[in-house]
Amino acid sequence: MSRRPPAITVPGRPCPAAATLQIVGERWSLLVVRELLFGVHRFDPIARNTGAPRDRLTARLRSLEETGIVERRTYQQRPPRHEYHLTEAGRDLAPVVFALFGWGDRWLFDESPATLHHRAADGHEHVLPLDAPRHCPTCDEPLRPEDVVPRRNLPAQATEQA
Amino acid sequence: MSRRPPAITVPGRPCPAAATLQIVGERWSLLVVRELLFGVHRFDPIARNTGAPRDRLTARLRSLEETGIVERRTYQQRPPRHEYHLTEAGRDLAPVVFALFGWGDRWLFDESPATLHHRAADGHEHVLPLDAPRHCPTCDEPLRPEDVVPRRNLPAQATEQA
DNA sequence: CATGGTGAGTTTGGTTTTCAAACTAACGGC
DNA sequence: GCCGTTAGTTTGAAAACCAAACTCACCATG
Repeated sequence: MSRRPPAITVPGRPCPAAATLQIVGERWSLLVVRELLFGVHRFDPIARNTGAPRDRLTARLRSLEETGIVERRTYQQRPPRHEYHLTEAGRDLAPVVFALFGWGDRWLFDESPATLHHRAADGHEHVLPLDAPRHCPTCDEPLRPEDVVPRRNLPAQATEQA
Repeated sequence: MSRRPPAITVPGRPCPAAATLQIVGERWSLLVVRELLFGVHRFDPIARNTGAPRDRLTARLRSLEETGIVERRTYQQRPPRHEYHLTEAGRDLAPVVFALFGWGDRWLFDESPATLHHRAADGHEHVLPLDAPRHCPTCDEPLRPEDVVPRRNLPAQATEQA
């Protein structure tokens, strides 16, 4: 539970929501968090799945690292390569991402899409990347098709995962 | 429940969260929603309480109106003056704002602040502007001090309400 | 009736961000 | 030696942002 120093001042009403937005309110930041929540940890796939320009993605990852949302783990030296993982504070942003998810789901798609859920053995439901991988990124259980419940159908559009 | 046409395409993974961010992800937008949730409906106080530059605020209010988050109500002709109110879709953004609020509260303030709650007679709790006004902007009940529960103390900093 | 104040913007001119696309660099495999 | 992969960096141009000053229509005051 490593808390950062506040050092955050916001213009206008002093409010935790405004302070949070100073940290994750720039473009792409929350989509990066979404990808990390979905179990995508490397630069190129994050760039593809968010659509962020590569230089922006670099900048966002650095600032998220600085603010303690993201942790960079080296997975090989020479050439140095890293994976990005959420810290505890980062994982705790899940409610924000899911609130955005829920609103979009309720208000922006008429009949249509939404999300895949993994009904885990223990009864929990985990949200899956919309193009489901082979195992649940949240609980790491292998996925059997019958565990996966499409809440609704997705309008056709290609996305890449790995 | 007037739904808007989707017409939203996002780069990368097609995802309701990304779509939502295309609508409320620009700077100041969610702070404007916060103010409206808090019962502040006019241009100048919204500008003060968010800290947004006036031209940005104009732009945000227009685009939030276009996307059906905000409704502009004329409250006097000559000179034309308006109040801004949330639509149903706009009010439904409350979970997003509160999720941001909660995260900031948990991770950005060490001992400190949070929020005032109004414990209404009916048992409901309403979140109040951090510098509480004379009556609850959500339910319009007059406020008696004993109804207002500061969740924690606020670090001193002036804010204006009206 | 001039002066000052309020509310809701608009204008201005300059700074900062953002962007797509091209480029670099260090490997690994064939 | 050449190709492909990964993780960036560089470039130059477009878009967004900013604070401060300004406008315009009113109202109140003296």
